[in-house]
Amino acid sequence: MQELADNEGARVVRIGRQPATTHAEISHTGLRLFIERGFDQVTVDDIAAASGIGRRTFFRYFPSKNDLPWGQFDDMLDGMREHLASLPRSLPLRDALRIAIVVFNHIPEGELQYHRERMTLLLTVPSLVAHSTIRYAAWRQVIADFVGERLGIDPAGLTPQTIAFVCLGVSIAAYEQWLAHEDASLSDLLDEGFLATRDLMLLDEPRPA
Amino acid sequence: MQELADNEGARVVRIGRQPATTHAEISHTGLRLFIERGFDQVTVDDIAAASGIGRRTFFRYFPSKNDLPWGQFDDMLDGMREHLASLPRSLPLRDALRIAIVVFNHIPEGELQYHRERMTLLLTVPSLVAHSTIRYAAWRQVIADFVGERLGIDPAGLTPQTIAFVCLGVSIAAYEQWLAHEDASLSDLLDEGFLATRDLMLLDEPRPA
DNA sequence: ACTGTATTGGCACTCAGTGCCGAAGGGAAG
DNA sequence: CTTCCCTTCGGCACTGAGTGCCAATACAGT
Repeated sequence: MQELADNEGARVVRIGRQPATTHAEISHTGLRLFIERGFDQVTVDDIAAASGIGRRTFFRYFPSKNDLPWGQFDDMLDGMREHLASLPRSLPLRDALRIAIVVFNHIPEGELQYHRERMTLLLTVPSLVAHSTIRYAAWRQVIADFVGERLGIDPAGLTPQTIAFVCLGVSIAAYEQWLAHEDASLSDLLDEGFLATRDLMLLDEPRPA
Repeated sequence: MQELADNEGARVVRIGRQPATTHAEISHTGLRLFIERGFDQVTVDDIAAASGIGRRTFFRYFPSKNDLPWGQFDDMLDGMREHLASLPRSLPLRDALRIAIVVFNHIPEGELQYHRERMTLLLTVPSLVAHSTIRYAAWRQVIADFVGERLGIDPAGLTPQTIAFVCLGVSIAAYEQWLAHEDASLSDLLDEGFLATRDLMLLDEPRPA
């Protein structure tokens, strides 16, 4: 459903009534309202009305109000999966992961402000923080699958799952710092997070970065 | 509120009407229903009825249906905070964290089955998985505060927050394996998780444990 | 125009969670 | 024992998310 409705170019036949809107349109309208008034002060009715659709239709595009800010996340996962697979096997696992995560989280200059507001919602609003866990699970699976493949072991085992959780933790911590400090570079924060983890495991006392 | 109602011994004066029940009682009743019928098949009305209280009263004891399975979690956090503080400063940070986490997650023999069922709910039911994030945040704060204190830096900074996320990730991954494999030891899984993280950061290819 | 197909959106329903307020208990002072 | 005060209880009504159902709408092809 999602893939079809968002697939605007290269549409083949399309019989039946045309969709009245798109995921992107609703998402954009909703995000604007969330930022203006705050997540809890906006009802699904508000979003539907502002998008010119019925409340019932909203729930055909998004399974819940919480899913709205995530937008096209699943597509990006495929990108990361491919990027990981394309990295040379000679690259140590930790570097492959680090590089893929940095690339995956690179934001084009133009979308910076928008992305910042979106991530502020996702990492600030309790309801969204909680709901995000489900999206993170899919993200972790990409990492775990890659680790499993590289080490020739079951991706559901302790090592791949643990490494996936560690990578996720480093990423979220970096994002939180990025939001807290206007001037910081997300890529640098991610690198520093990996270093802090390495130091913790290596040195008696990690450098206080 | 919670601290008072659960404080059953050493009650001093207690004027006014006696509470009709306790957190523990409702929690136990609810958990039983969840395990029998499944989380989503049990309504708050069901729990209230089974506990012999009104629906409105349920929400005075627990802020939400999701909070029921967590029970006395906050108290355990204080225990971990104290335990961390009691560890000798000569102990490397990673070992202090590892030991505290292992101790914190040690389950008395008798409660093993009950704890297993509780954790299965918490790590399986989507609604609970999501909600747990909020509890985890408090858990992470304990770790971050300790790291900040040990390194003499702001606990809100990148290093303490990252390390806290990493510790949480290792813990959850270990728990998931523990639930998946009846025979596994949670303590061993936690230790192995720390080792896997260390190997990732140290070796070119982690041992596939 | 007619037919088949896909989207839409109204309606009614369940359930979580909240504010309000009177009723139910229980301790202490008279 | 009665009165006062305090606290918990629980009914009622309300908001808002999410779902099942189904008729109405719009478009493509014959």
